[in-house]
Amino acid sequence: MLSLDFIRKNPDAVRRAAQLKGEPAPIDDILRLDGVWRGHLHKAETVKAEQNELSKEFARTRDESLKERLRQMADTAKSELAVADAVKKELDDLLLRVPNIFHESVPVGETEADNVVIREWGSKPDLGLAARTHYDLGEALGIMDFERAARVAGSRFAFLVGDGARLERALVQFMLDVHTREHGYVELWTPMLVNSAAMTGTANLPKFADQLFKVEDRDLWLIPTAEVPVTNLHREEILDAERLPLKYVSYAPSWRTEAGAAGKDTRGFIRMHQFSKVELVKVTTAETSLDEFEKLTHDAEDILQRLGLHYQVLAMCTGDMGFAQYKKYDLMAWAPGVDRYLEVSSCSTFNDFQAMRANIRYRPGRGVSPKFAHTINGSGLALPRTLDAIIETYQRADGMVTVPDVLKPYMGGVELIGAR
RNA sequence: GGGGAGGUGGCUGAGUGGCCGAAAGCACCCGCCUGCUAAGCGGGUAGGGGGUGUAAAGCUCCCUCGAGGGUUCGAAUCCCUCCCUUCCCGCCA
Repeated sequence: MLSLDFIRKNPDAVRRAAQLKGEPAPIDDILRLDGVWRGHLHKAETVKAEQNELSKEFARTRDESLKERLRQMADTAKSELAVADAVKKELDDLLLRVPNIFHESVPVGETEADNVVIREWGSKPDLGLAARTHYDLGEALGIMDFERAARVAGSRFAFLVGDGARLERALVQFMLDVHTREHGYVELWTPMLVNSAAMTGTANLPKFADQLFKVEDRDLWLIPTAEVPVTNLHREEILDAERLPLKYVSYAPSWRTEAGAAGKDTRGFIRMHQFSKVELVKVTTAETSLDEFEKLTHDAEDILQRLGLHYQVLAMCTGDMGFAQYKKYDLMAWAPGVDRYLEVSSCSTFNDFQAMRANIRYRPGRGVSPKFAHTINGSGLALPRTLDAIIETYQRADGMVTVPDVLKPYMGGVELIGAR
């Protein structure tokens, strides 16, 4: 969230940012309630201060004639505070609905058409054949099963079978190994159900409840990404500045309702209610966050390069970057079968927006007040679409799929999927 | 699921109605002292919010001893509910 203080001092900047993001922002209501809140709070505190003074006198003198006034003061302070608290609660609810501002380098635009390709690696491969889709190949090879998954769980679910399941597991292992051994991330295994406070910390709540699966009769939600438990790992903490940046990597299944995505990507292993993802998260300082964000993006790109997949890096424009993000890049891997780029990673930096919600702070130095940390995250990578890009890129004329070299050590001797 | 114990500052831990936002110790910071190190001596060190201040500093007030409510002029301390930790029993992958 943005601090009340920041909104007081920069209402127009916040309004402008919200408008360019295409998000509503109740700034006028916030400023009005802020005045009301402070009025009642001031009154309550003034009376309370008088009451505290007089109460001390009572303790000394035991003068019973003071009691009636003390009682009245207590009543007044209590009722004023109750009003102030109620207004503050309303105010806090509104604050949670104000979108983040964005960095000056973010391109201004309205839709995904306004996103900017900032770099590209490799080029579209010449397969020398009519490229087939991953779902066509996957079903023919018996490594993907959508029909039975639909019977078991419904649409947007899949079974991976045999070498398909193995390939997915190999990818997870490979990514975790690279990030932990070479990029310096600490691996985490996390809760995959989290409470509302955690969801609010990462800004999945209150705005995006309809995109989450909720456990009945409990304050628990299925995580839409490991970002949620990992970012919240240090909630309510004051971290040592010397320990920053903290770098975490976590593999977790991720669940999303995909509300509002009706009709989009209904074919294939692309937009699923449940999918695997290896997530990178950093917690750092204001001074280093932009730099760490760039590095994290490169860490994710490194996976694509090692897999030999052609990709583009998109700088998301204001209208397409989302409510909480301060700056965002999407990694788009080329999938020749479906003949388009698939989003395999989304890397974002949040400024102190999430840290303020989750109350993650650090102490810049001895005797210095704590400051809110900056949080960063990115997929490194999301599995299904990476798997798709691999299958479609490494397909052969005979319908079999070559295992990329870097995955071979993880495939138990399988170098060609489909060879029996 | 049943029963016991417990949640206090960066950490350990005292405090059972006002003298307590909180003893003592540890850790850390500043200074003194010792030829170095260790020891010793003195001082300092929780968070949030309101007001004032251009801002920082400062000054001032309010709140916070797991969370929320209650009793009281006054609550870390008494009462209720919830959450969490831990131990014993039961069940169990």
